[in-house]
Amino acid sequence: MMPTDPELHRSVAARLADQDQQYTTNRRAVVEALVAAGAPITLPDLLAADASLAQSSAYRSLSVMVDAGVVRRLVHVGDHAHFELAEDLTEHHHHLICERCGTVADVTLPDEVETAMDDTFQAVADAAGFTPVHHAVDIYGTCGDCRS
Amino acid sequence: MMPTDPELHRSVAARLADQDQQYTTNRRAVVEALVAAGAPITLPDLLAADASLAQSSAYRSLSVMVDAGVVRRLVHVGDHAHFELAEDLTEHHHHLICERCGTVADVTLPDEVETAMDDTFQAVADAAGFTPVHHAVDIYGTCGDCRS
DNA sequence: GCTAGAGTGAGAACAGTTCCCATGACAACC
DNA sequence: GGTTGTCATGGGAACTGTTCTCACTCTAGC
Repeated sequence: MMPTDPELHRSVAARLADQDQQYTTNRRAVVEALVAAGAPITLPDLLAADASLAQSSAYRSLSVMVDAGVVRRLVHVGDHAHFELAEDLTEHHHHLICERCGTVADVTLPDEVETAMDDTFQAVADAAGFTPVHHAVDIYGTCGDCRS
Repeated sequence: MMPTDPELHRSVAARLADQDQQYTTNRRAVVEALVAAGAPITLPDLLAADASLAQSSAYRSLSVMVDAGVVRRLVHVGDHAHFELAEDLTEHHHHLICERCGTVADVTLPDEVETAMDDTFQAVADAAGFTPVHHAVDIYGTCGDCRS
């Protein structure tokens, strides 16, 4: 499921091209940083991970890539948004969110649970006249680091 | 499950009292507006629903009540936070979020699905060294109003 | 009634994010 | 190979949702 790196970059470039956008050095650097992080990160984390990134450009690159379906923006806890690569570039997953430190970690669920949830969500959404597109499961609690 | 109104207000008053906070007229007005809304609403909606509320006081009252466990603050889509009564004052539910207009609606899932999810979440969190406290399921898509 | 303490509300302050615009880089064309 | 057009870049200003400040008001307890 997880594409190899060259394949990832090709996919990203293709999606940007669909929107008449180029896969520039700056945007590639942002994608590299997201890959390296391995979990959703905030903009300050992104800047810290690659000191060559400028704040305004990082925000803009992320915005362009969110529009192109390459990056997903998460807003869980008040202060900063978190950014991660789109699910179909990695794999379907959910989030463990530490209420103490705000860190977000990825987690995957067994296929049969995902299937059951999909069916249920479709049914309840139908009943409400709602057309579901995707879902997010957020598990809030305390991470190992904060508990100790 | 859903307490009658007098009971709701007694519960709210009790939780505020636990934090050495009073259940003032202003705070009661905020709770009334949340009850009347029947779904998570933004602060501008809250002010529109009760013109006597001042912005700064509404924010403060909400903040106090979030701390007291009376109100829950949701952050889904970029712009405004949504506020709703805490789940244990109403009932366990999840959210249908319209990506077009940002409206949030409540939805409940069958008990057996909730149970299955609880078990699964506990298991995957354990495996990650994470202590789960509660979970949120957000179903994103298009609401009936926006589709037509 | 009087006093102490908490709550209120208008506006200032703050912070995350977006916008503006001069600069820089790259590509196509002459 | 130089020129020109186009688009990305990045520093800083602007914007906006939220929080803070502080003088005023209200209530509770005496």
